Amino acid sequence: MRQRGEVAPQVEKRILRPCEPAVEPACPCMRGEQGAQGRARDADRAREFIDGTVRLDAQGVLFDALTADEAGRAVVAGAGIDAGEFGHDALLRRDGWARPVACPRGGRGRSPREPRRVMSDPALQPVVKEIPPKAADLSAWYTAVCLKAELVSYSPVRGCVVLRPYGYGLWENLQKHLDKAFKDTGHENAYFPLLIPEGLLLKEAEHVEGFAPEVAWVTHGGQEELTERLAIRPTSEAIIGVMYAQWVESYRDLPILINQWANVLRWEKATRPFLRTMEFLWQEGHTAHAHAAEAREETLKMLDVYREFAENVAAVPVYAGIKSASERFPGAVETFSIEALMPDGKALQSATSHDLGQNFAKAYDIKFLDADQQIKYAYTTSWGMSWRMLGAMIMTHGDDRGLRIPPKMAPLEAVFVPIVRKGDERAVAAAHDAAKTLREAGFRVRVDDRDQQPGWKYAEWDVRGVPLRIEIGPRDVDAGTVVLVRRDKAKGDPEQKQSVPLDQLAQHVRVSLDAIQLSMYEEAKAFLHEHTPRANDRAEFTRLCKERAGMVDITWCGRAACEAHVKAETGATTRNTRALDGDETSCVACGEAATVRAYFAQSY
RNA sequence: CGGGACGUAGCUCAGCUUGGUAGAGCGCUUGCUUUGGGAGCAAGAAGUCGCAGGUUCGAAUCCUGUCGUCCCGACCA
Repeated sequence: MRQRGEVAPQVEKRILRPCEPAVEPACPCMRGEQGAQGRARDADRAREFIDGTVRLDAQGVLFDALTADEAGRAVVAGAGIDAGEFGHDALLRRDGWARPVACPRGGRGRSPREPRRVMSDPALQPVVKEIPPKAADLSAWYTAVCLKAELVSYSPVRGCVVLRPYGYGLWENLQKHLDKAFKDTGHENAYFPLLIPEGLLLKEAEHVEGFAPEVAWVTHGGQEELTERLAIRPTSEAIIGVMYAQWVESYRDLPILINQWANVLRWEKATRPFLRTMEFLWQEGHTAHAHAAEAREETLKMLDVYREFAENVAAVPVYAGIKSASERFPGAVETFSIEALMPDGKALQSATSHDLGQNFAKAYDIKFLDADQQIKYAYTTSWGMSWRMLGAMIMTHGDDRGLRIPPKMAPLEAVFVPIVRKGDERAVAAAHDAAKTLREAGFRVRVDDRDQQPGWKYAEWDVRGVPLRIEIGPRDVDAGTVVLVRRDKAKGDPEQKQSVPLDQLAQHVRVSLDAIQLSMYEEAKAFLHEHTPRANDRAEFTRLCKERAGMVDITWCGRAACEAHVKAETGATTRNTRALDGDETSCVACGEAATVRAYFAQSY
């Protein structure tokens, strides 16, 4: 068998160099760029006659020198080929088969492929090449920004991304803040195995059922098939529950307050950077308590830690509340969540906190002898936030120039861009000096002294969302100043640029970063509030849900059937619920008695 | 997992309908000139056309399969 592309020997020797066409085509549509109507396929052994010149290819397929490739033409046509070599001798009897082919009227011109996205509205032209405008296509914008800002790369593993150093920097800042909050509330870190024996996972029925479709299994160790399959953890309640059972004997052993920073794996069908990947990073807290009230208190405390982190660090405003029964964590008594609103009107669950009651303690046998000499099951909780929170932050704050990172999350708080002129590189040294001063004051900064145009660097750091840019050029060196440029403000905004004395740089940077953090949060909060309509009747409610108007706030009956009906009709589900705040008595969605207020939205 | 689209140089894509020597722009390398919002000139390097089969004298192009990505649904942190 010949290799691909290798030409049979008998043809090879006949290949001539490209030659000029012998004739002009009878019709433009005969040219390569035009489609002659339905020129028959090879299988049809098409034949054509053009301007008296008859050509055929090696299969005996006739073609003219103007439409097919020059070399190929030369092979067969020019040389008066002996078709016997190819077994098509019948076709070579020109007189017998050559006949004119009608030239189709307009031809069927091949139109250039449509651009992927048509953006005829000038307002929707990209500001940065390779990043589509955010408002035109949030999905495309999001993916482009994640890649262009070098947060992630796709990997050869389906559904798994590489978290690049800049993206990992975001994760480290999330870890830093959350970890401190966990420690401040009395928790310790530990690490549990990645693999969970099947039998263990099966112990909590609801839990198994909930995760079954997305569990990956290890079935072999080397060549040997395992007698018991091992699940790659989709979450760690099972393995941790078993260990807690070993550790707890007395009420004096409680509470256990442990957090784990880990990766987990869920066999997802559709994936997107941060929002949904098969393997993802998260933290999962697991606690065990002697009393139900204490477990509930813990659940709510951690929910508040998440809310506080989202709002004050990631600058993402959220609604905290109780999940409906259908959205509850498999096996939990009650699930609480914080929910953020994305620019397209879809909600993004950013963290969850579960009161597991005694369900898991019973499944994994976590029991203790209480002070009253009774053996009792413990009350457990679990709570988690994943790198999905980064996705929420990216979508909430980014703009057409790229990422905008809130200062507290930014791997780099400020970047120096020195401007050099021929024979004047003082700015570079000045920038390094100033950067050293800032670093010593605790700021995360870098000097971009790469060999690129200043404008190029501005655009680059805009895409990567560094909150503050510090320009320093010859004029500044002379004047003893620098120019601070805020990423959160638009070009031309009077607040965007500010010239400050070099010797007061640290104070000004501090003030600017704080202002940026606050301003970004306020902006996002305004968006959330503007997109939290209260619907008062069913028609309005349905319309708002369908339009993705935001977090549609209604009084709700709390019934699963009602929720399912709303979902089928509008695509929206409850995000979370809270206590009624007035005398409302009927559910806006179905008219039954209302029991709670609920936010409804389509969600990620 | 259903419906749709797409895999060609690092990136964005053209070429495919009608099989005939692998293309452009940007980026990259080197040199010079530049540098306060993605610089200019010159020279240069770079692709087993996702992968595997099949058809053919010959496949980026046609056929089958497969893997991956994106979009819309369903499901989920």
